[in-house]
Amino acid sequence: MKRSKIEAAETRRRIVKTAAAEFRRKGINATGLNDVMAAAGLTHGGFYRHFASKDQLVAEACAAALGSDADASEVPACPALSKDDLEAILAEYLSADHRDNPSEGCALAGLGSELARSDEETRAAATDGVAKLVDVFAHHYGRTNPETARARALVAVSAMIGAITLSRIVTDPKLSTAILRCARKHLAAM
Amino acid sequence: MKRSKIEAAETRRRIVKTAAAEFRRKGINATGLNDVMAAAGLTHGGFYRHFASKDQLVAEACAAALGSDADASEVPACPALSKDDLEAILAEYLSADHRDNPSEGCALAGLGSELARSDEETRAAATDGVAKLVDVFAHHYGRTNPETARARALVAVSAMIGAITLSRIVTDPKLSTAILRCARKHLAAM
DNA sequence: GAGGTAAGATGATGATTGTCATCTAAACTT
DNA sequence: AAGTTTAGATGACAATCATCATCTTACCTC
Repeated sequence: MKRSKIEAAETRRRIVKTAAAEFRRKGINATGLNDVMAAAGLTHGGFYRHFASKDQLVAEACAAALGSDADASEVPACPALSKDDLEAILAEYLSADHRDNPSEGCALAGLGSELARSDEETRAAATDGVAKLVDVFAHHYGRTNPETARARALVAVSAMIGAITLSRIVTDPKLSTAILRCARKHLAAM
Repeated sequence: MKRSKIEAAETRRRIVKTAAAEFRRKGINATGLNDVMAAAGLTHGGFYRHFASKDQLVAEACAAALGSDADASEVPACPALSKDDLEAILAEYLSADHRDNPSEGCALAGLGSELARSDEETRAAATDGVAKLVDVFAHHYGRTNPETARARALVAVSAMIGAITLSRIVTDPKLSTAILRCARKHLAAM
């Protein structure tokens, strides 16, 4: 049953958004197109009416999840990008809540090692997300000269992504929270 | 054709070692048992003579890759564990060489987001690897009291894993090396 | 309003997956 | 030395995968 152009565009957006969440929740490779379409309330058949391949969906979903797409109505992927206080950003990013809800969290942390093996287009979208995050932190660390501010921002982003990833891997709950707490304190005082 | 017990044990070890490299190179989910066995010079049939499931192989391969198994003859997974100088460890871990050769590198960086979704046994093996790494750095940062040394070690390990992961994702070569260089400098001066 | 077009459902494709059954020949056991 | 055990090869299994063909029914164009 054909839908109107407006509905079709809405459907397409919904598929991307759903894919972005599913990929972060179960991983890119472990998530089939079936899963994505079903989670979007559709059957698998219509997929290729919207996308040329799974890789294209992956790239668009990553762009959407990292907020590097043109559409501003998407969920801000790396949370707290809009907040203005450094400690508030750190507290939200390095929280147990973010750790325990990957599907709504930062795609760089949720898909890190899988993104490293993705195609050029997907990694380019991820690079945009990294640059955006680094800019936010460079601005916050910019009390001294811009060079050291940028250097600190790179370290901060690395530590944040590593800390969330590690906190999700580790089986010891105390170690998991310690990783987040130590990163939070260190990066706030940096 | 049956092999001797010694040969069979050697075969088993070779499968684990090969799997550890293949998983780090292509990802856990994207690597089939076929691939592992073929890379080990075997056919797929004999696999279940050695392991109960793929999950078991994953857990053992991660343990082997992180050096948390009993067998000391394995490759030290997080490189430079034996070296004694902090800057040397950082230089090796945060090198372009490590970035470009995931199959021989740190499994926490190479499989990070996939490990976060693995079963309890695999994550327990990974936790051992994390603890080992943290201990090394806590020792190196232990100029002050042991509490802050441990806190710094947690931050250092987080930043290292995040930095290598990011440097593999990013498509801009200059940004990639900048991430590694900044992490190296910052952690050496911490 | 008639005809073309296309969104999405249904169903099939071949490839790949993890797992198991069977076979064979060589190593163990006694 | 005879008999049992088993490492590993061959082959099959159902399930899942990405992708494509076809069909229907509604929208869009004229």
